[in-house]
Amino acid sequence: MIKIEPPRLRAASDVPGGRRKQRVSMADVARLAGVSSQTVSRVANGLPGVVETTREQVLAAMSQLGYRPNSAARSLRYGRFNTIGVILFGLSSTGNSRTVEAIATHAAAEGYAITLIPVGVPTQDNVMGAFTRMGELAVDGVILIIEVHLLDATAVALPPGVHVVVVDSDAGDRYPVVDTDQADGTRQAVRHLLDLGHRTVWHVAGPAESFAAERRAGAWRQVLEQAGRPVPPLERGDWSADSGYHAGLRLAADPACTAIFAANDQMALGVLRALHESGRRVPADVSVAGFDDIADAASYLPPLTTVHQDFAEVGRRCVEALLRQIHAEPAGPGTDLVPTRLVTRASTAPPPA
Amino acid sequence: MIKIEPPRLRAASDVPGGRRKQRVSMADVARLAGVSSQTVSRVANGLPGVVETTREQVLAAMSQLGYRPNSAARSLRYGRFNTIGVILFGLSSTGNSRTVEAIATHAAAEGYAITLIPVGVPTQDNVMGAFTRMGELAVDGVILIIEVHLLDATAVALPPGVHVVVVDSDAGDRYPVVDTDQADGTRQAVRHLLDLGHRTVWHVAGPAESFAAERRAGAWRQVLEQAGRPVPPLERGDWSADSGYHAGLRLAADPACTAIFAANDQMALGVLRALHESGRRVPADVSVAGFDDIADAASYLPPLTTVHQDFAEVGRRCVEALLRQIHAEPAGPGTDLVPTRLVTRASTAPPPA
DNA sequence: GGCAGCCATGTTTACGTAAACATGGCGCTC
DNA sequence: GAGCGCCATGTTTACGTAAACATGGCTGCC
Repeated sequence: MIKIEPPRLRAASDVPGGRRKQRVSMADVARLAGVSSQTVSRVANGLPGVVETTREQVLAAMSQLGYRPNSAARSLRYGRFNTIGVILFGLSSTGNSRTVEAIATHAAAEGYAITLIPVGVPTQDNVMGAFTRMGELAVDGVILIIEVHLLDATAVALPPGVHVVVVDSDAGDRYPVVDTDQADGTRQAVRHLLDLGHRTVWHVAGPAESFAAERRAGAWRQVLEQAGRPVPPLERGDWSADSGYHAGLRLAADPACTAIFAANDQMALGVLRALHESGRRVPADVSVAGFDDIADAASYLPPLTTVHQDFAEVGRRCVEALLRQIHAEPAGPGTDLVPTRLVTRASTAPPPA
Repeated sequence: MIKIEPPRLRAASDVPGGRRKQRVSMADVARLAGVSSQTVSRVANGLPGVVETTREQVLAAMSQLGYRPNSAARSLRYGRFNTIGVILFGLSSTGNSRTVEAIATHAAAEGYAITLIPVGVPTQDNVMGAFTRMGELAVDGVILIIEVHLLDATAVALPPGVHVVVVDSDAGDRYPVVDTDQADGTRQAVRHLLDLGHRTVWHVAGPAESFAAERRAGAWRQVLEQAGRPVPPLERGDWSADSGYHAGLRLAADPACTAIFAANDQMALGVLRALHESGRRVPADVSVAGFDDIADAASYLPPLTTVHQDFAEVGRRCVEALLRQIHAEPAGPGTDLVPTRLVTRASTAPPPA
């Protein structure tokens, strides 16, 4: 049973310091400064029409009382909250956490706080529930970091009228999307391996449910086909190093396999381990490339050639796109692609003679 | 210049679908259901005193209009928000992001949303600014994931009257603290190495500003001293694999060094690389242990012996401790330690004969 | 049968802010 | 010098919710 607070006492006639400090409102400041609360409001919001001496009195009263504006009241008044909601599947992946960090940083710089709702199991119901909660919280907009095609199972779309930006998804035809240029990054990596002289490139893909994984796999296939190379059977992992390890063990057993493109760095780490344990040297016998360029990749054995992804920029553009929607014209759907760049390290080399 | 919205039109007499949907309030629902808004409130909050037929009418009206409670108004009324603020230095470290994820998950389960404010540079000013912002947002409590001793430079403490829980800090004498049992985890790792027969253990510490790093280094030193072993000079990194690599290069040059305890897994990764490049085998020549047990550690070359840290549990306890404060008696200071456990893998072995 | 009491429901009010409107005094203009 | 207008400031109101209080009809008891 939750204890109900006793009725609030009017002023701070309470035992000071003993009980909870009474919240200071504009009216309290106004009383102390001898002005109306409206004048306090004007001072608080930097509006004109307050003479300098009055303003100083008000400011003095504010700091004396420790006044803080109450955003609940302000939000009720304005109908908005200066808050951006972020709905995401999980923070465990490096990419997500760095994107969220960038979102939070840029949002803060624009005066917005961010509210996070993680969705453990990304079902339609759970995502809609998160949206409902966001609606209750009166966020000004929502950034969705979830594979939106998970939502396609039913006819229900995202709530209309809510400003939304989607990350890492193919929903570009329905919502504004910000995403890393998965296809171009993949092309750079695969072409790099072909240019080194490899006949073809094997691929350890991410899970089929992931659009990023599918786009990387699709681009990999396309590059090979356009170059007239054979397309080896796909290996699939779940983004984890361990899944990369098992895929790597299978690939290591195939002597024809001299170049592997893993869909992320962690799976590449597992591939490196599998190759090592199978006695195949990297890059002398087999070349390995990854995707993401996480900080650790430069310290793998050997340091990993990988596609650098600019998570911070993705986050920044999300916030910008959302604020543009909030402040002005409703942005239409479309995809904003953040470029990638190949970072060449020691894990790739020409194939063995 | 921000465009000011034209005055709101009363009902949805607006072009439907064209303009922004008018927010549905209790009054709208009440009107449709033919009851008072107070009755709607009672239904919305599951309070007794509403007859079944009336309740059904209200529920029907709610779903017909798509009513959502407005948390701004509710917060204004209640004086609280059902929101927990999290102030943190960065999400980039594995530990932080997983802790935040656990916090968000458990908070959500308790009906709380979380609001995130990252503090890029953890100065006193910035942290106080974040607290001010949290105050404005009327969060019910704050979880601080920042080395609190950074705040000790000045006399200013955290704002009084705000419920707060601190993670990963030595502020246990002033605030409730939840933390991994750094000392015990370190003891397990160092003793494991000594038990294997190593004469002593070298240490690659984290940055001196970090209390976690200091506590791990302190425990390392203590175990060695209690065992009567020599205490080798400390190597310091900044948590990154790259810094571990450079420390590792220095240690690899010392033939006496047969066992290394790195303060986190990523620095251990760098150490592994340095040893490899220096031609020293792991674990045949040198044993390496880490701290954190991040997912990748099992795929390092060789798989890393490390101290498992339960970030999810830390997050859970933070939320619990904070909610306890919010709902009931103000919890005093004190430290809640989450146990750790050593995970033995292939990177540790007896010293060379 | 009359009245007390209870239950379902309605009415009033307060939460803190800020827009819209009101007021009053002073200076400037003709 | 009288009136107009502007500027600083005050007053009213609305935002959506829910506690507190009010009402009115019905039941049950003596």
